[in-house]
Amino acid sequence: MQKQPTIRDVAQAAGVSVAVVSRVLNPGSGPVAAATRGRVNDVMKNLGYHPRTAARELKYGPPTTLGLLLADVSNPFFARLADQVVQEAHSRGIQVLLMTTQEDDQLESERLATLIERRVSGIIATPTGNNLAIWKQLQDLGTEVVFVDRSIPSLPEVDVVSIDNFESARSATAMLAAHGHRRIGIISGPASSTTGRDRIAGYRQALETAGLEQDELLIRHAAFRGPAGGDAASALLSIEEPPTALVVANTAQVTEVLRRLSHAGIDIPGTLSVIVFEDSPWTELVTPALTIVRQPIDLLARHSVQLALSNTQGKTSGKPSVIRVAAELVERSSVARLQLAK
Amino acid sequence: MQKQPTIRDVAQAAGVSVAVVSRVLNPGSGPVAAATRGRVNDVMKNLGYHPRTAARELKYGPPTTLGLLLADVSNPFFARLADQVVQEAHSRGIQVLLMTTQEDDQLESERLATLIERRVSGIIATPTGNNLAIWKQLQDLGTEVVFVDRSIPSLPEVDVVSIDNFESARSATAMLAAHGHRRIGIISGPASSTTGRDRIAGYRQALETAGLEQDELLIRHAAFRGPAGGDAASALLSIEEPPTALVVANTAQVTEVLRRLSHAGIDIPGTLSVIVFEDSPWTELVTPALTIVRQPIDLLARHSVQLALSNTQGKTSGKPSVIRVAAELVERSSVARLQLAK
DNA sequence: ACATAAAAGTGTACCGGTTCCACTTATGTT
DNA sequence: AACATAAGTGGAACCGGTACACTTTTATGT
Repeated sequence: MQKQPTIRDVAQAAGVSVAVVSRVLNPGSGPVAAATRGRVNDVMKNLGYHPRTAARELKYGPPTTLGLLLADVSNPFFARLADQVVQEAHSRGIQVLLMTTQEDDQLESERLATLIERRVSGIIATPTGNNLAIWKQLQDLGTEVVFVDRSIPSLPEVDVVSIDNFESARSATAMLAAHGHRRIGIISGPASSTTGRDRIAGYRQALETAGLEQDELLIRHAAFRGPAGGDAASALLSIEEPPTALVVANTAQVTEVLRRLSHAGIDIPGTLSVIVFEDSPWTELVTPALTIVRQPIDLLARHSVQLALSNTQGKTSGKPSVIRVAAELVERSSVARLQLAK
Repeated sequence: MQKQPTIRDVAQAAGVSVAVVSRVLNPGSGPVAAATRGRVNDVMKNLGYHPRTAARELKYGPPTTLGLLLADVSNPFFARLADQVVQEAHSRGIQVLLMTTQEDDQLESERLATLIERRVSGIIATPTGNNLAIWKQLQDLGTEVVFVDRSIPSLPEVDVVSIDNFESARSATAMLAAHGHRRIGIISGPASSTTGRDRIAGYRQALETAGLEQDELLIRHAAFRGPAGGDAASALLSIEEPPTALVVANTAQVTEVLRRLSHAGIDIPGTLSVIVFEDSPWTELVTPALTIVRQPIDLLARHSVQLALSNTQGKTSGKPSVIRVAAELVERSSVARLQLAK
């Protein structure tokens, strides 16, 4: 373990001043003779010198780090989002600090505290919905905050990137109705989440347009974590007049719900048609192949990173950006066409 | 966007010197009167002061950041590894910088360069297999390097955490043999990877013990990315005497292989028995439920983080640690018991 | 040959914390 | 009452880069 060489070591070894070395390090910051530049570069290589980011950041906290705050990364949706965000950030020379909250307010606030101390230039997050004061503070501090997939209504001045939840749920439900289903159930995220609420709203709209009765028993909210999804599925199946079709609109709970249905021996789509909000390769592998609402994760990532970095460019425009990307309905085999008993 | 208060602002507002504020910030670094401490804390809260990590790190680069360098995070195996690593690190107050290489040497070297500049205290990585010089340099610099899931034989002095690939492949193959299969195929990682080679070796060992003929046609290597897995599956099925059982030992390619089998209309386990190295919830949802080799990802994560942080404790012991954790065989329904035509 | 401008290079303050050392005041001992 | 000791606090150097203001060297024009 060697002692790390500093810029002064390099300067001395190359017989120049530290200012010159700094210029070599930051092309364009001042003139350096070609010969000198070569000599300095050689010395740096020989000494194994690497400028220290911490020292650099001290002068002007440069936008070289981005915080990515997700519920958890074992969820394939978030995993793929993380992957895309990291790639997108790297392509711009930005590093990503990954943190997870487990949907826990307390953990979220701790993570945010460390992000503040690190003076990250931007944060891309799926907020739990609390910690309002901290989010506000972050914005006051000049940190660019972008909520992805969800938002917090009481924080209207934060940028948001998500799919069009209302429209996605509406079209999924409308498709089921068009296939002759009259009792359509939905399992969505918690009522406290905008995602959950918007999807329910889209669902209602579709029912209304189709002239179908709305039954509150068919609407279930499930927490993002834990066994809630499975319980909701069981509950839906045990009501007096069970649904013939189900929209699983809580991405985090998709596998949980399907496992419960499978264990209950429900025939899909014979007994129950299913459409899920999820886009992983495996949805095509199960039998029957699942009809899905595909989230364009790459677009979510691209827009999020762009917004999170936008303050650098000087987006002084005040107005928060709200970007909604369209989700795509991919029909496969888990939805049955019913005979209309009219 | 306020101007960020510094420690000097706090000191002035509280009517004390910066040294005192620093002591309040770092309990145990020196005596502070209770009254003063309270006053300083109040001022910090009022001013919204947060100490800046970059400045702190400048003095002694403290082990507060860890680099996690993976191929990609969209792969569920890596995603869950990332999730566990992040949780494990957070529980120790460490942050994780996530980077991906896409299995690309060039990208890997760039990522490593930035990790060097950041002076991270440790790196947990799935190495591509190249960039030997950089890995060496990192170790010389005192960075704790831990390879997870794979290793590089020509870098024997690096810590490694992985499952016991040899034993896992051996027991999986042995199980198939015990079920009466005589033509057993295997799709493993590239021959250049230790993972791939070890699994093949375990497979061979099992065949030998079972007294089965080894046919090179039944052994396929597939790159971690791209369509290689699917092609390998197709190739296996089109040989003269195709296998009746298949070990899919390339975690990254599992879905690719299964998709190809499914599209080819192969009956599992009727025509082909399948056992896969994978442990995601969905393996239970497909029909038939897959028999799997489960990787204890939480253990991999825990050990990796521990090793990556061990240099702090002063593990001057020289010898690199090699930790192999056992994988678990979970029998479900994708393996058929054959009549022995003896 | 000389004025003059451009290029190359240097010295040093600064970023925001941490920490060593010196100093003052309170407490305890005999 | 005299003095040793400890608690509380302040001053300033330092970490490793960056950049401004300034000096020295080299190139250009007539």
